[in-house]
Amino acid sequence: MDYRRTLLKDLLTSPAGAEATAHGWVKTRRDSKGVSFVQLNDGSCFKDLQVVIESGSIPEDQLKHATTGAAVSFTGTMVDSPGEGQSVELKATSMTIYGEADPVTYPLQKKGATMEFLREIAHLRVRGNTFGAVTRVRNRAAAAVHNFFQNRGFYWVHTPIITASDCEGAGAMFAVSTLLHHAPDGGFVLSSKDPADDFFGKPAYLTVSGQLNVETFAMGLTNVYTFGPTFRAENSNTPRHLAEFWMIEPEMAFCDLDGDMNLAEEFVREVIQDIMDGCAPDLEFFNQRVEPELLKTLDHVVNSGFERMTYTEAVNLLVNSGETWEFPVSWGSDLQSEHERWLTEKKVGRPVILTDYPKEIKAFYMKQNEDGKTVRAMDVLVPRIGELIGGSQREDDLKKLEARIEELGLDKAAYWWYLDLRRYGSAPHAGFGLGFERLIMYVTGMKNIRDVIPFHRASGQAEF
RNA sequence: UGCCGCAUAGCUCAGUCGGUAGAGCAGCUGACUGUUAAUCAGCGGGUCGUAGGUUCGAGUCCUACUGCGGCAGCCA
Repeated sequence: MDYRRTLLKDLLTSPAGAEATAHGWVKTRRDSKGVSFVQLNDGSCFKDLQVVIESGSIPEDQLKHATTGAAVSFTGTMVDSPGEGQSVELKATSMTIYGEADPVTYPLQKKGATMEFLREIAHLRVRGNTFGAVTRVRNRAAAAVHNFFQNRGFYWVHTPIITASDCEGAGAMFAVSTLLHHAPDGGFVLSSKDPADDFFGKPAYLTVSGQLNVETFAMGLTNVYTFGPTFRAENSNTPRHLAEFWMIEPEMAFCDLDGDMNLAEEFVREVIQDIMDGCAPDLEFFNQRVEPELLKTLDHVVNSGFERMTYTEAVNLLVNSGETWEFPVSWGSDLQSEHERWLTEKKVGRPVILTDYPKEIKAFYMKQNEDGKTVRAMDVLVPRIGELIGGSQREDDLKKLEARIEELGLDKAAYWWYLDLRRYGSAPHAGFGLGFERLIMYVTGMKNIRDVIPFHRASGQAEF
């Protein structure tokens, strides 16, 4: 056996008459008097290979072990299929059973299961249609992300996963420590209360964003991006938050907010187009079984420009919308989910980029506008998901950045290296952050973020 | 973390007014010369999430807990 052996996706396009051996897991078997059919899948494509076994060609006491979930291979000849649903099929003359799957206890069945149930058997759900398709789309998307940036001269920067600066300010963090030990009674023991005794000599955490680190690389390599795991210790309990997720953060020197928005728009359109080109059967499945509007929406996104408006314009639209809001809208308040969704789903009907938010509701590092009230921030809002991207032009003026840090009562000393970027060779720069799983949700139509990552990590959930 | 909802067979669910449990699918056995989530017949399968309480009697009503989901907040 060798990894180079033929995958099912290649067999499905091979000509009739070819000798072939097909390895995979049995989806289902249908028996009738003189012939049996086995649906075989190896994850290499959405479609199953139909294996035909004429009675007598394989001993019955062998074939009976080819039950749903079993790992098997069939050898025989590829033939034109007289049935509908496939152009070729494998007429088998011998089979090998690698691993049986007891049909009484094997939890997957050929009929539908809920996403909640499949989540409980995350180690087996990869064999099902939905999760196989999610995985292929996720893989294609990751490759498309790298291609997009590589084709534009961006360098992939591996920013640290452990950070000892708690100044990232993007949310609650997981502490990283060697001071914590398990006691025999099952509890925890702290071998020292002094952070100076800890591994790094000071408190350390899992990163909540690589942005501050990657900004340093932009101020020298010009166009850079991160693509890696990110952690938030928020006790969020929603279908769109994870404790561990993958984030993409481009950062560009000599670039302003307009350039940032252009990149975001190109990015979303090109990555989606790439997935549509490479995963058509998977998307067709999602469109049929998961989200009926999916293909229509993706087509629309790829072929139409994103609407752009300022926060102030958006607030005016919301105030004069005639809708009754659970949370009232007024200039200065953060937009709620209901407001964002109305804008992108009802008012505009496609992705919207909102810009120039009040400085009070955005991060300290964002470029301050002349009006003294707003900053050069942008959020990309898309139907079904809400906020997909958050970005900004960064404040490159040392004095203004220092003033903002002091105004917010932050510890200026902790930002010494970040402020150095403005002290030496400062340049206009901008970037954004995009949650990879949210992109996958958007492209697949999947409703829960826990179903677009192999093994989800959320509060109270770290099985597998 | 707050509010709301749900928890009954392997899965998806029904269970009326409180009177000791039902269906479809899956599984098993058999039938059928080509099926496509095959079809047809038969069979087996339950500590009704856990712990209390009310009641002659609780799957059903009440309380707490656990788990899951939805919405909201935090955000990506």
